[in-house]
Amino acid sequence: MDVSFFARDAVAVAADLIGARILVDGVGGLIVETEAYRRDDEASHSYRGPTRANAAMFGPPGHAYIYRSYGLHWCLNAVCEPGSAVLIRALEPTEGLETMVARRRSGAATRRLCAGPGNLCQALAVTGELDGRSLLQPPFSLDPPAGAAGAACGVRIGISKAADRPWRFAVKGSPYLSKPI
DNA sequence: CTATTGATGTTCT
DNA sequence: GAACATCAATAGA
Repeated sequence: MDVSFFARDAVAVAADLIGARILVDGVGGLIVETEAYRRDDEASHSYRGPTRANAAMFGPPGHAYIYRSYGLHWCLNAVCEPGSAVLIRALEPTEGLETMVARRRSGAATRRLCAGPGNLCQALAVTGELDGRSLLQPPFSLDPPAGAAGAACGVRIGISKAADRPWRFAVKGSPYLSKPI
């Protein structure tokens, strides 16, 4: 996994990230759900140009863009071409299960540990402090998918503008999704 | 299972 | 003041 993987169109990266393994400080799992956001995309934070909070989206590819959602939750993205990124929405937990359970507030079942961007960041202890850091260096680690991943695509979730673009990717039938695809 | 609601930081109008 | 790439708790079918 190197920078050239990310320096492409966000939609292509989102599809190819399904099945990859992401760890933060040795805790994490396999990516089962992503969404792509592009520069010329009304639903994207980069649509209206750089601001203080979204600066990382215009930084180098392969770095993290982390933003606060609804004032309460953190969400993790992988930066692609300038102004575009892939939102990591759900993982299948594989490493550090006990650590994740301890970090999540209310006793969440394993299948819900990392189901949804806010939950995922809570389980992996991802916060704004990691915004702009490289995903290819500690505390992050990222490994390519092992074998054929079989990603299905669908419509993005939880947005009000440009909500009909089929830029959500997920492992069909996985029990670890924030919502079935 | 679905529907509704409250919590709350950053940006924009 | 309003919108928002969300979640958990609650009430009802």
